[in-house]
Formats: sequence, structure tokens, C-alpha cells
Amino acid sequence: MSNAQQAAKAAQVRTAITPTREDNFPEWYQSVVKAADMAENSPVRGAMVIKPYGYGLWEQIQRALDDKIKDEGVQNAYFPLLIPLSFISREAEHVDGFAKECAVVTHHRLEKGPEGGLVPSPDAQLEEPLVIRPTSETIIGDSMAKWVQSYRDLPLLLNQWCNVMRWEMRTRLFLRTSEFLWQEGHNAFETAEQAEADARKMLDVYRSLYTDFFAMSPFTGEKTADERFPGAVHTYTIESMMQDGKSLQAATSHNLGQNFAKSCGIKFQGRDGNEHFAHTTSWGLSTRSIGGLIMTHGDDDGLKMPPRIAPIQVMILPITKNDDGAAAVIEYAQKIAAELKAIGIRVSIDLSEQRAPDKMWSAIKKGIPLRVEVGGREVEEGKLTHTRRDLGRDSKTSCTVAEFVGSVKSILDDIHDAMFKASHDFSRSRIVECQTAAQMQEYFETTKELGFAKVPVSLLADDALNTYRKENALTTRCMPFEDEGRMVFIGKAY
RNA sequence: CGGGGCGUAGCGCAGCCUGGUAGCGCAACUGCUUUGGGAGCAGUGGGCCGGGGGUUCAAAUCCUCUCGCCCCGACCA
Repeated sequence: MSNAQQAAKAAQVRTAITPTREDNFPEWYQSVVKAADMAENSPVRGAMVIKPYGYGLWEQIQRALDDKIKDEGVQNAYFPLLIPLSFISREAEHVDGFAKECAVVTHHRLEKGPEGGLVPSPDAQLEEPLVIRPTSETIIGDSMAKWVQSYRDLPLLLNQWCNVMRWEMRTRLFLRTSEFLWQEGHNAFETAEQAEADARKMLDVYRSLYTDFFAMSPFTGEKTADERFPGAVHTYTIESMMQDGKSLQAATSHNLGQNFAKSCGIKFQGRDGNEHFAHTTSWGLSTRSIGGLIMTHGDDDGLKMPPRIAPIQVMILPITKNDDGAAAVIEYAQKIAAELKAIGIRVSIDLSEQRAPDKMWSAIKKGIPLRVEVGGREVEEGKLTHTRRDLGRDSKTSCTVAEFVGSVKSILDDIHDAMFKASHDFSRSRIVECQTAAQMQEYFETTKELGFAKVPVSLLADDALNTYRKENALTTRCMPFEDEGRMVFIGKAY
């Protein structure tokens, strides 16, 4: 085949998403979110509407993570959205970190304005402004101070699922929105060692969530001082490499030492009879994780849902014609759905009036892990046809319903394993170890496949390297645990 | 908040330079034929051309202000 013919053939391959990842990764991302019907922009700048399919994914994430959190002995609770301004001011570094992105509530009543419409009533100004929580360390610390009297009250392990608000300059669906959903855990301990161990343990909970449910293979490590959470002693992070080679901070866990205990007054009478400040941790994972999932697993035909958190694991597509067979096909599909549901599979039937190919592409764009097609012939034979999203049409297989019901779980596991392996192999293939600043610079200037440079931590003292980093938006992502703090990843980030 | 780009039908775009009553593709709706990897024919509906103010007999088009979106930075999960 000539080059011209090859080009012509390539042009004929129609991808469901335009542009492709290679053509324009950021726009590809936006298109996938839209095509999969996950979320859209709202009338409120920087805030998003999460549509049912996107929220369904968040519910699966919540379920998986909530189970893991509770397995660690943490209890769920709920603290207020509004935080007194004075609380936020309590921890000095915390103030510096969050002050510039806080939304503030100053009034409690509206009235008719001079030009019609409603305005905040000047007579209804709050004595103390209230801050919409950017995070809840201070208000939870306030409660903890009341609840902790004795070392016997420790550890105190709390989590809340909620929304928070940070007034961001630049927002992107899921990856950064001014309001987002997350869980924030807040634990208090008697000793520094316990808090340190807890911060590390909760990070490992996130790591396992990503590997076991998201089919992602992120890096774990400690943040350098400049990337640390405001007010933390140590910040640990899940860094995941996206398909464009950029890093996404996918969850964090902080050892807050006694900083917040001191500013919030979390103190207790110890075994020695003396008064001590508690040692606290906080740890969070947000709807941003959904953006990471999309940029890790998506392809040019849309999303690929990891089976264990896919809101719909199996989509049944009845292939009906305009004849009397349609009712039988739908009934057959419903019977299969019931059998799958009985063994714990999240299954849905596409009963829309779309034509078969359109239903198929809709399922592909949404990343449904397994598609099942049933038509008239198969009703007769007691069979079905199934296709894996990750492998595409080549994986199309015909079998009996009984065979499928018996093997569907292992097929979903196979999909998970394949997706995990792809994510793992990709991210590891894009780590380049550099021993000098010159090597690192050479790497970033010549690579066509962006990734992380792994350099000795000692190089962070190199002024030239830091200038280069700053000029090129290269940040320290983490000091991976696997190198025991001797090395640091440097790369671009979301 | 800086630099760049863009706002015209649900989505994607043309028209703007050189003012003259709004167009294309897809989607939607109706009918018939179709239906296992993106169907065909025929017909129909849908737009304060992002918003305000100007210039003009006349503005999607020119001027001005504003709002929003996207990208690259700064800031951050």
C-alpha cells in the first residue's frame, strides 16, 4: 500500500471523540466529559453540574472508599458549611494558604434594591463574616477540642463527605472547580508516632482504592516543603501520571503535627497526668479523581470505565427490528439482566429507540466495560454476543447465557487487570532518571513523550535548576517512598 | 490575575474584511424503507448572531464598553 493509500485509510478511521488525544489533549478531555454525559458547566462561574452518569460514578467511588475508611475504624460525621472567620485565622500558615481563595458570607437577608432586583440588606450584615469552608480543619478542630479531655478519648477518628469551595482562577470540569465534592478525614492521636503512622496508612488506603478500583497505578511519596499543605508537618501524596505525561495529585494525606491542636486547643490529660496537645492528621480525596480516571483510561472513542467502579458494568443492547420479534428480544434481555443482577452485576438495558449502531456508540463513549448484544437469532438459540470496551470489536464473542453468567465476573476482572497493567506500564515507561541539572534540562527540552524526571533531592538546592523549573512550569511532584526520600519526581502538573 | 483565541439553532461551523431582512453539516421532529461497528429518501420545526451603548436610511458585519467560554502561565486538590 502506498503512503497516499495509507493516509486515506487512516483518514477513514472515524474516532468518536474529536480532537484525538494526540491532536489536542485538553480539548479531547472536555469532549470526553461531554460525550460520556458526565458533567457540564453551570451558570455559576467555575462550578459544574454533575449529571447522573458522572454522579453515579462518584457514588461508586464513595461506596468503595467509605468501606475502606470504615475498615480503619473511622466514623462519619458532619460539620457545618460555614466557618467563623476567626477560626480560619487561627493557624498562621493555614491563613496564608487559603485566605486568597475564600468565599465569604457577610449578610443574612436580601431586600429590594434601588434599581429593582435584590441586594443584600445593609441592616442585615453579620457581626462576624462566615467563610464557606475551603477545608474543615479549624471547625472540626474546634469540636475535637471539646470532645477530647483524656488520653482515653484518643484516638478520635472522623470523616465527612461534603462539598467545599475554593475560589479558583482557572477551572476545568472535575479537575478543578470552585466547588467540589470530597471526603475529608480528620484524626487525632496521643503521640506523634501514631499520627505519622496514620498519615501514611491513610495514604495507603488511597493507593489501594486507586489500584483496586480505579485500575490506576499511581506513585506515592512525600511532598517537598514548597508543595506541602498549609499548616502540615508532612504531606503525602498520590501522584498519577496522565496520558499526556502530566501529573495529577490524586489524593493527599497530611501529618499536621500539633499545629492545629495548638491553634484549636485540642489538649488532653495524658497518662503522666500532664496536659498535652494532640497530634492530628487530615486526608482527602475529591471529585478530581474522576478527571484522573478519564485522563488515565480514556481513548479516542471516549471513556473507559474501570469495571469495579463503573456505574454500569454491563449494557445489554436489544437488537430489535420492526417486527413481532421485538417484544421477545426485550423480554429475553430482561431475563438476562435479572440473572446478572442476581449475582451482583450492575447491568442496564438500552431500551431507547436509537438504532443499534447508535446504542453501541453511546455505550462505547460512556466506557461501559462490557456490551451484550441480543437479537432474534440468539433468543432462539439461548445465546448472546458480548464485547469488551477495552479491546473493541475484535473481542466480540458469542456464547450461551449460562456461560456468560458464569464467566462475567472473571471477564470484568480481566478488564480491570488489563487496564491496570496499561496504566502501570505507561507511567513507568515515562520515568527518566537524571543525575544532574543538565541531564534533566536536556530531557525536558528534547522529549516528545513528557513524563517525570527523577532526580536526586540534593539537586533542589541548585539555583540554575530551580530557575529552569520556574520558567518551564516544572514542579516537584513527590519524593517517592520507594527511594526513601533520596529522589524526587519533577514534571508538569494539573 | 497576565498573554492568546473564541462567543451565530441542541452540537460543530460559515457569513464579518468590503453593512442591505440568517446559512451549512450533524442532531431533533414526521413518514416510508432500514437496523449485529456511526443508514437512505422525502418533508418539518427551531436563532433578540453573548449583553449594553454608539455610528448609519440600514449592523451578525463598523466603533465602544461589558459578560462568558477555551488554551498557555501564575495560584491550587
